[in-house]
Amino acid sequence: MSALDILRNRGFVDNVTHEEELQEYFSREDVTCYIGFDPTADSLHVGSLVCLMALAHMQRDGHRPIGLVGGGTGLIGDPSGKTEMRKIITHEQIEENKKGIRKQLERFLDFEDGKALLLDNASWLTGLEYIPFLRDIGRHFSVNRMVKAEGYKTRLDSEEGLNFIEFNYMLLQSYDFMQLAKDHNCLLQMGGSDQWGNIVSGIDLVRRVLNKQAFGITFPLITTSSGIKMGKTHKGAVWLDPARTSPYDYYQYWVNTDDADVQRFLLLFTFLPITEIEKIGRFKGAELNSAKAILAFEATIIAHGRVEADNAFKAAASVFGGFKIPKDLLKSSSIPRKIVASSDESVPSIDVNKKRMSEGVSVVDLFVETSLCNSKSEARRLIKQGGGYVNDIRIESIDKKLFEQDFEDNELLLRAGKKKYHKIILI
RNA sequence: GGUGGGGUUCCCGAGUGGUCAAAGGGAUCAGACUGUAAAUCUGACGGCGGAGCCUUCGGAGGUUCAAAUCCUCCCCCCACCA
Repeated sequence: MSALDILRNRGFVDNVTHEEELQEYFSREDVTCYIGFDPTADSLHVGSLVCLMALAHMQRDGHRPIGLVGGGTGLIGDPSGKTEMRKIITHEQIEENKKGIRKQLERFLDFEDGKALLLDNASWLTGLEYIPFLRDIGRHFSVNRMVKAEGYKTRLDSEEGLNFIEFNYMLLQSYDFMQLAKDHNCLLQMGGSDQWGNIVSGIDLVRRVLNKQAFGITFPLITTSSGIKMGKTHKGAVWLDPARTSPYDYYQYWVNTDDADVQRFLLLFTFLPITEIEKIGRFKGAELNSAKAILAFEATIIAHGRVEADNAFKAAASVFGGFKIPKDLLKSSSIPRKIVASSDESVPSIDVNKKRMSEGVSVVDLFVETSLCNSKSEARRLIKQGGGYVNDIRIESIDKKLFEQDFEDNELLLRAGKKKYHKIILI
């Protein structure tokens, strides 16, 4: 089975160029492939996970992945699939962001002994000279064809319009591909389906300039069953950086997967064998909850490591009640199958000192301090609507105050709605 | 450069002197129902100790008892023409 087959069977493939030749290429040699990542933030988020996993699968199958950070193109912004122009970021920011992204790529790929590479297109882009670039590269691009590219068409038709800097993006990305093909014999570019036009045009350039056949694979845009783009929650994007999205929240994000998405997500976002995952197709209703826990557990291991995954699992069990994971369900998963002694280390917490509590503190304030609510109004609203709880007892009045005696073992559990918890520890 | 159209609360988008914290939709949050699911229904949705007050409608000034709404200047975006 080729790497392409693996990706396809797991649901990664939206479109492929020159399929037969690509299959042949895979069978002939170890392939070098790349995916570009925009350094728009110092962390990637769940939206990039498909790309990360795809690169990881490539490496596992013996190929060499390249993560390309768009330190140069980041200065411009890719219009594909965007409805409006992206704000341009500065050099310094990009440098910062690159560091963060590098750290995360290292969780998914093994960079030892050149088994994977991390490059920055700034190294060949920022020194480019305009005239030679136009002469050697620009001549290969037909504006007529570019204008027809889906990525540009929407912007061309929109009120926002498209400016020249963005229009050039395709040339630069194609140039990247060409550079990688030349210097690293990288002849396969992958990316989200919105990258199709850029990838195809890169293949074109490689052929024209280097006289080599290059290939492209695009991934589908992953949405949840309810049609929403992946990775959004009440707090915004779900990040891979534990400082932005705690491993506990990350775990919770996956546990809350739609029933209809569980199987698909297991294939995409874990390394569990396909044959095991297929079995859960029969599962219905609450039976799926164990599968969701495994999905969450595995995804958390990949992004944050075993220890964090264990903690998140235990924390979830302690707040929501643990249940036994059937031992033959997805048996390659290392999720704990016995009922674990509950520990809630990963439930977020704040400290409050005794003296203060002895005088009584308003719950409204505590909701704000724990960041469970953004403002006092919000906290009052929550309580009025019956969504505020102390130690799982509903708060009846917005004037409620808490005292030392409300704590058990110096701990108190504050809850907003059904799923958001925060501990308060007495010190 | 010329002409025309725009910049409204997280997003889209109404609103053209007071009844506007600002219609409607989306997103979000809570409640009911549940399985830490989806769908549905109900409610909330600028901030502040409810009734009151404070800060918002690109920016700065001005007119007025009163301005998101009128005037002046400025900034930004878009379309067409050059």
